[in-house]
Amino acid sequence: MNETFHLAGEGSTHRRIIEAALQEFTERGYKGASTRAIAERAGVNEVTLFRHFGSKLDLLRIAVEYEVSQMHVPESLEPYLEMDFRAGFTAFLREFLMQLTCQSDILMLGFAESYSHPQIVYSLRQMFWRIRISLQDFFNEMQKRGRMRKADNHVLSQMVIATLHTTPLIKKHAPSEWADQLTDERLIAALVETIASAYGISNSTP
Amino acid sequence: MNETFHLAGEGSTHRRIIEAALQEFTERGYKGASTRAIAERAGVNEVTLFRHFGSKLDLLRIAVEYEVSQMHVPESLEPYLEMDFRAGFTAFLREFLMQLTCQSDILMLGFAESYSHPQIVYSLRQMFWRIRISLQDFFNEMQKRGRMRKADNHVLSQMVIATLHTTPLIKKHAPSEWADQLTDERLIAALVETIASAYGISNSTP
DNA sequence: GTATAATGCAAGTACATGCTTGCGCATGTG
DNA sequence: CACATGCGCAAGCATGTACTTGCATTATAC
Repeated sequence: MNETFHLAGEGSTHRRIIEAALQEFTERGYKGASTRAIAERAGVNEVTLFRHFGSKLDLLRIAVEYEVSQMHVPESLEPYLEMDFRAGFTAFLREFLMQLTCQSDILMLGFAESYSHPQIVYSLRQMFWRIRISLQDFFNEMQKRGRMRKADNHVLSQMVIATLHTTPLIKKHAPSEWADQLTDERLIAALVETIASAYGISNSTP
Repeated sequence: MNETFHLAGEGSTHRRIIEAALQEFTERGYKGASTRAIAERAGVNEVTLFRHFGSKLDLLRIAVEYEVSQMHVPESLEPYLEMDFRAGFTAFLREFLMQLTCQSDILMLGFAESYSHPQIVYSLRQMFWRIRISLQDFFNEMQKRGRMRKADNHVLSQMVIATLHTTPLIKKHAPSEWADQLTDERLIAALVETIASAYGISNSTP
């Protein structure tokens, strides 16, 4: 009784459950989240949850897939490569990588449940991977075009991603006077400044 | 079955349980880890676990405290500040920050359980914080001494820590041909290279 | 030798929770 | 109208698991 619920009219319940589930799962972990709590949070009866998704595990799967589907990755790097290194990098960060700061919760869940639910992690890994590869490609291309010095692109891209992914988690536990200072723009600025200073080649022709 | 039993009175059992608990907790989360599994992993009877620690929650508390106590932070930055920027930074990374790569599992647990067990997270946060502040101080001091250009030290230190903390987690999910390339030394090298290139001031007197 | 402390073992209690069943109530559509 | 669909409600089943109790066993201390 899975696929029979796609009446255009009542996607509302379906979606509300998924979103409630994502919140509960990310807050309490898979085991910690009870179907009762999810249903209550979604404002539906517990039975409705099972009628829609069959089991708690399937709910997790579908919720994760839903979240992953929300993400978009660059189809072409060309627009960013045509710019100056600083500008291109900044645009790229803003456009794609900042998603990591929004979805850090579910990526976190993926890490936490990696042992118990390897299948779930696979989807999240894909998301993580593709965006990482894009970044690495961006560096590779910039180097080919002479706008960036040679670097350890593998680790470099990981640095950037790790920073964007971890910062929101840290902010949660930080005293608020610190957390408030850590705006997205400041993050981006620092990343761009660091990497551009280290490896950027200014194209101001001498 | 006569070798390890009469070692040091009772410390052996106590420690074995703590270590088993840390493994189970980090692998499955607090809820996911059962006292039975912990006891079995430690090679003791489940009752023994309760006789030692009273409750599962207290076991978690004590285990986390134990892990935190294992960490050491720099008392003085002086030795590192006397060196060249690259050398000092490298030494600092090796000496203190690499601990994050070993303890990423439990830090991870802290993030994952942050909602359910805020008291636990507090200990871990302390650990995270103190080492972060040290790094930031290191940057501050290096700048005072004219070996480093001005930078957003707050974000910069966070970048470094995030990278060291996230990389081992990523390695777990990476295809092995990637994971194997990501050695600790390569990580350190890339971090030093990046930050030194960006902000380091070579003291080779012109 | 005997007391004491640490552990194993078997059994059981209480409770949370995933999941099911059976019912009735709306709403809209042919 | 008749019928289907989506949902709420009440109750319950089955299972895992934190935690307890009582007793037997071993090892070390004195």
